[in-house]
Amino acid sequence: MKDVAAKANVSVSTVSHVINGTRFVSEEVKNRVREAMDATGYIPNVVAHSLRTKRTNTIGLVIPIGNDENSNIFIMQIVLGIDSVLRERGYCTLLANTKDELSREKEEIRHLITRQIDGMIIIPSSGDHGFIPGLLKDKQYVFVDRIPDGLPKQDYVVSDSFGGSYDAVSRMIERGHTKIGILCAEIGGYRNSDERLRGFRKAYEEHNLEVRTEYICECDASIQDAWEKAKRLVEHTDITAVFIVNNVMGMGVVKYLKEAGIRIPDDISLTIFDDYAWTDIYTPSITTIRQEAFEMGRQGAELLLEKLMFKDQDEITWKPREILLPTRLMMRESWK
Amino acid sequence: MKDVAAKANVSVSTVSHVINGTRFVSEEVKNRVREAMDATGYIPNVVAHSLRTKRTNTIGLVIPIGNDENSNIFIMQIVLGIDSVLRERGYCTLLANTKDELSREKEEIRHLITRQIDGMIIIPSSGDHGFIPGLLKDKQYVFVDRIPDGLPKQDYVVSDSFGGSYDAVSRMIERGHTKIGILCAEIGGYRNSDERLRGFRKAYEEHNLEVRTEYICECDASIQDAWEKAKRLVEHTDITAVFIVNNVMGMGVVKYLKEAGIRIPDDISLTIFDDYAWTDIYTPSITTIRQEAFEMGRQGAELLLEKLMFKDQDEITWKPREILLPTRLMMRESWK
DNA sequence: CTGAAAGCGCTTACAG
DNA sequence: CTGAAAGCGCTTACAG
Repeated sequence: MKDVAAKANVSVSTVSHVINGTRFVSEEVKNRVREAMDATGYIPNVVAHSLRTKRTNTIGLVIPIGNDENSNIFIMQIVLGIDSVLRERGYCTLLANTKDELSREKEEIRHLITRQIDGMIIIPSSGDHGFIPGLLKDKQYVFVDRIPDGLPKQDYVVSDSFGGSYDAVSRMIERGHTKIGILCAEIGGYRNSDERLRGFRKAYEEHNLEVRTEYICECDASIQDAWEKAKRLVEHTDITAVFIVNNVMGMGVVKYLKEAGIRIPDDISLTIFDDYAWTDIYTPSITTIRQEAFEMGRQGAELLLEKLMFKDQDEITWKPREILLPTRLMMRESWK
Repeated sequence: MKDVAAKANVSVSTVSHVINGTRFVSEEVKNRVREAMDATGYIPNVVAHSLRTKRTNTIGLVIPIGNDENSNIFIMQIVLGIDSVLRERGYCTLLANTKDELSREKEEIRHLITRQIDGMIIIPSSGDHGFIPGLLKDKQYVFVDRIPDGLPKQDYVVSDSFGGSYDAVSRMIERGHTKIGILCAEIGGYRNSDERLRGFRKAYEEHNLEVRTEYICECDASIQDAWEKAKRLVEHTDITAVFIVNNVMGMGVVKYLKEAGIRIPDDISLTIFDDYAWTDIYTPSITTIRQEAFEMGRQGAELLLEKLMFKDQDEITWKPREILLPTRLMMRESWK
C-alpha cells in the first residue's frame, strides 16, 4: 500500500479510501491510484484490515463428522448451503470438525474464538451445552441440523423430525400396518432420533394403537449393529414394517433383509429417514423422508447474517428464532 | 495483553515470551503472568499475531463441488484427511468451493491469497492451469485427487487411475469377457477419466484384443445420461460386461439395468470405479475399485507441510513429488 | 478535497 | 533476566 501511495503520489489514506470507496476522491486521483495498484500488483492484506476493523469477515463452521461415516454427504450438503450464502456476502468459512465429541467441540469453539471469527454456525454434538453462552459471550451464533441440549431458547434451523415421522408412520398405518418396528438411536442420546421416535409414537396414538415395547429397538449408528437389530426385530416380533431413523441404520437393515432372503415389501415394508441416492436405485427403491440439507444450511447462514447486522444496531431486542424445515416423503416401492 | 502485563507487573514483551516460550522467564514471573491471564480471561488474538509474524497458520482448500453431486462424499473424505493432519499441527482450513468451474477457481485462489494463507491444497477443475505459477508465485501449494492440465511437473497426490483400471479390466478379460463396454467422461475433458480409459485400453491390448469403438461411450456425469448411454450400449452392441469410470454414472447404469430387467451378473457384468457404501448393500453387491480418499487427503497435507518447512530452509532445491496411491479392487457379486 | 498520525494487538531486535 | 520501542499493513478520526 505504501508503494502504491508513493507511486501515485498520494497518501496511504487516500489509497485506502479509493479501495474502500469510503470518502470522496477526485476521478483524476482515483485513476492514478488504480494505475499504481496495477503497476505494483497490489494485493490487499485482509489480516491487517481485520486487525484494524475488528471484523474478520470469517465465520466458524463447527461440524461433527467421524472418519468413516457416510452421513457426511448430508452434512456436506449443509456446509455447501451455508457456504453459498456466506461467500456471496464476502464471508469466508473456517472449518472445525468435532468428530461428534463434546469435548472436542468445546476445544474447537475456543480455537475459533482465538481466530477472531465474526460469528459461528454450529451443528452441536449431543451433551450439555451449558458452556456455550459463557464461551461465546459477545459472539453471534446459530445452530443448525440439531438443537443443542441444556440451553434455553436458541436460534436454530432444523428439520421437522417429529412432523416428518408422524406423517410417514401415519400413512403406513393407514395402509394397514399395525405392527411397525422402529430402529432408533439410544433414547435420550440424540434429540433428532428422539423426535422421530416421538412422531412414531404419536402416529400410533392418534390411530388408537398401542406401541408394543418390543417394537422399539435402540441401535448404534452403524451398519453392523443395525444388521443385528433388524435380525432381532424380525426373528422375535411379528412386525410387517419397519421405520428407521437414519441412513446408516437403513443400510444395515437392508443388508440384513437381503442376506436373510426377506423380501421388500412383500415380507416387510420399509421407511428410512433421510434420502440418499442409493435408496432410489436400490431394488426395490426405498421410501424415504427427505430433508432439505442445502436449504437448511442456507437458512442457517441467513439467520446468522441477520444477527450480525442486528448486533450493529441494537443488541438487546433480538428474539431467538426457532426454524423448523418441513421434510418430504419420497414415496417409492418399499411399502406394501 | 496490555491488561495482563499491567496486572502481572511486567512488560508486554514478557507476557508474549511466556505465552510463546520464546525466551527464558523466571518461574516466579511466569506464574504471575499465568495468574494474570486467568484473572483477566485473556484470549490471544491470532490476527495480530499473524500480521506481525506474516504467518496465518491457515491453509486454503480449493475444492470442486456442485450443489447436487453425490460424489461429494468422496471429496469430503479427502477434506477430512487433510483437516486431520493440518489441525493436529495447528493449522486451520479455509474452504473455497469452485463448483468445478475454472473461472471460479481462479477467483477463489485470488481471494485466498488476499487472506494471506500460508499454503494451498487444490483439487483442480479441468482446463488450462497455466495461470497458477504466476498467481501463486511465493505461495506453497500441492494438488490432490486430480492432476492439473497445462502445467509441468507438480506436487500432487492422486489415485492410480490407470493401474486400477488396467488391473480390473484385465481380470474381467481373464474371466472370459472379451466384449466389455466402458462409460467414460468426454475424452480430453477429465484426466482421471482419460487415465481410466487408458487402463482399459491397455488391458485389451495386453490380451491381444481389439477395442471396438462402439464399446467406448462418452457420457455426462449424471445419472440420467448414464441411464441413456447404458441403454444405447446394451441395445446396440453385444457387450457382456461394462466398466464405469465413476460412481454417478454407475448409479445411472444400475438404474437402467434394473428398469430394463437386465440381470447382473447373469446378463451383464459390472465394475464401477469408486467404492461407495451402496455398492455393497445393493443386490447383487457390486464390484468396485476403491480409492483411499482419506489417505489421499492426509498425504496431500503432509506434502504441503513438508514444502512449508522446506521453504524456511532453502528455496531452490525442492523436487516436485508426484505421488500415485494404489487402488483396491473390491470383489463382489457383479461379475460372472 | 487530501494528508499526517495514532492505533488495532501482537513480536522481536536492541539495550541494559 | 527483563523492558522500551519499532513495526507488521491497514483504517479513521482530526486537521487543514
